[in-house]
Amino acid sequence: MAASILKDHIPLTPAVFAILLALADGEKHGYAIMQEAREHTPMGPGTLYGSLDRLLTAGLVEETGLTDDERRRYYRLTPSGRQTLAAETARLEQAAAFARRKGVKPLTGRTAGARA
Amino acid sequence: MAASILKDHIPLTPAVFAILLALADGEKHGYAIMQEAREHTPMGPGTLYGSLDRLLTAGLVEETGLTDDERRRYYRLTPSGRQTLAAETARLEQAAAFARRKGVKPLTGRTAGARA
DNA sequence: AGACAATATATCCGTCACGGATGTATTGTC
DNA sequence: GACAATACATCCGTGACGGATATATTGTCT
Repeated sequence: MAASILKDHIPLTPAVFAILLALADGEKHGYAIMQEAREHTPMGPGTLYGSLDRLLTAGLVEETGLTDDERRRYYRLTPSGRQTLAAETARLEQAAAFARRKGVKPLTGRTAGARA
Repeated sequence: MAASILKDHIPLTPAVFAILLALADGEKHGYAIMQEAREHTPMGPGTLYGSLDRLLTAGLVEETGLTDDERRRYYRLTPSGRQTLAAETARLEQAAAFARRKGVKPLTGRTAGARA
């Protein structure tokens, strides 16, 4: 009954989603994760390492054990983590689509400047 | 100038997004908001009324003052609230699109709630 | 070589959102 | 009249968040 592992974490917090997303295209070390995640959502070191601990405990992320720099600790998504990221991505798409169906219009003009 | 009012609330928590989303297609009373929001994300009464208070204080939601039932208190989005909802909807779309670009695949099989 | 910023990880702790429990009153139903 | 559902509200424990802080190493500038 390991299927419930997935839904136990959804919806993800914006911070956790940004962390998993940063790891989606390959393993990264903590500092690099934080820098990329900060492009999407505010992120202090406490949030990063605290969230990483929870993700490691939950089995969504694991350490690689390898490093190119003594200081760095590299992390990668586990299959479960990748599946959770996929599920949350789908949830976000559905939520946004639902909003559009409700008549929520795209932003116009000066407020539309979004970070990417 | 007033543009910062928007970003001060983004990213929204899943609970707050669900509440604003429930109000997107018209005014509703608290209990109805909670019922609809629960279809998207777990939601206790403490979260609902606590979040409503914050949203009222922040000026994203306002009371209508009208009711068809003595017990009910109706709420609607303010222009600022609607704009915030639009901004967060756009953020979710961009986050999901970014994930897709990173190779996050749609869910397959039993874990996929809705067909795409 | 020495000074200083940036990199990199980690912990501590105050703040605040979350959400279950609980309470009260009203409406609907049998 | 009894009981469930509706409807709103408050209380409070838990836990995520994120700034502050600490430590060590690497890179850069003069």
